[in-house]
Amino acid sequence: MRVSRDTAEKNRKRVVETAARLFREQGYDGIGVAGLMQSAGLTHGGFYKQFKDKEALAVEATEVALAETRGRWQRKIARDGNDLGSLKRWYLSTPHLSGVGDGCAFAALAAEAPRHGPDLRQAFGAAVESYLDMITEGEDAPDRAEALRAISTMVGALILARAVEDPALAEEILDSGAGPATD
Amino acid sequence: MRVSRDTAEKNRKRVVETAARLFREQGYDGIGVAGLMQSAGLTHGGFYKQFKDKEALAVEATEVALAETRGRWQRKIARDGNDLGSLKRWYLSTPHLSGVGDGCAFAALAAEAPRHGPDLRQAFGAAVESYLDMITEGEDAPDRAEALRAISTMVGALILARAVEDPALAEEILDSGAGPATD
DNA sequence: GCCGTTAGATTATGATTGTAATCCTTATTG
DNA sequence: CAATAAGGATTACAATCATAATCTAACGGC
Repeated sequence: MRVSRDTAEKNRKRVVETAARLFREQGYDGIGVAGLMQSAGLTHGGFYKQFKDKEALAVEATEVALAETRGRWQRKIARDGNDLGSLKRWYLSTPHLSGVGDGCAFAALAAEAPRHGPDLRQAFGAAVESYLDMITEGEDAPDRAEALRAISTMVGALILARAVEDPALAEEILDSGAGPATD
Repeated sequence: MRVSRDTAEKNRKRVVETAARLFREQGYDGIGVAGLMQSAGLTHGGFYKQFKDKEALAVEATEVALAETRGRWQRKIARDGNDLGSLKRWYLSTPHLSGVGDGCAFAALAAEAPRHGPDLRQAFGAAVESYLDMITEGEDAPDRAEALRAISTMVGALILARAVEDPALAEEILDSGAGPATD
């Protein structure tokens, strides 16, 4: 049945946010349109009224996930300044190991990006630039290369720590990534 | 029809090696049993004579991919010694950007590991330990934490560089990861 | 040279996939 | 208030999924 304009918009937004979580948890290929819609409390029928296809939802959901993650970084930096060591220790904490669904979008999704269209990859590119701007602004901020390297280390360490079975090894990977205070 | 014992074994090995490539290129969920077998020049019927299920093949194929990658590292280190800076510059080179199919197995597959069983994750854990042993052995070798951080940076940078659309940004990510000589 | 074993082909299964047409109902617009 | 537009449900489609039973032909041991 039909639904008021802003209920419809709310539904749409709920689908995107659900997808932002479920794609991170299960991968772009790990959940289908039907499952996505059901998790958002809808049937899959109306999907193509709202999105061109699954890939279009993937792009939107990824943008939302990346923005969500960025917001957390922003608040962390506003609190403690843009010291890379502090940022890494915060990012590479044990709670971030689980909670893939609302964790870093880069760590959860970037590895699948090469298999997708330009729009999705553009979203990742824009996010990288945006994170960089956030980290490198202000006085005595790290330069771009330092900041980029820190992001790479964080994302890589989190991915590896999540990939291994032994919790002690996972912890060791996280700790090593937080690494010596400088750089 | 039936086939000689060592032809059968060769076929099996070919399936695993094909899977090692195709899983890296398309993800564990991106290619099915039928497609895998067809790419190996067989029909999908015999699959379950050789493997318990798709997950079992995923484990074997991942081990092969990780061993392949390890072999390349081994040869690189035998050639140039275990200097982390040199290793990073070698790993974070432009040709590695494409060629996901025979590139680093960590970068291609580790992000999907959390969604899989303990056997697969154990394979990743064992590989991490094995790579670490390789890097940290010998005199004036880096310690475990340094080596781990270098691996994280390499894997993270390659994943991010592959995820973005703009080639200049991708190149910048690679360069930043190779980073200042030390660490 | 026969025969049990088995690798791989053929075919089948039921579930799930992405996409879409149809229909019902209701909100919005004139 | 009536006509139109549209959100969402229902149903359908062909394709693909993982898994498996059945068949057949050739290999390995006797």
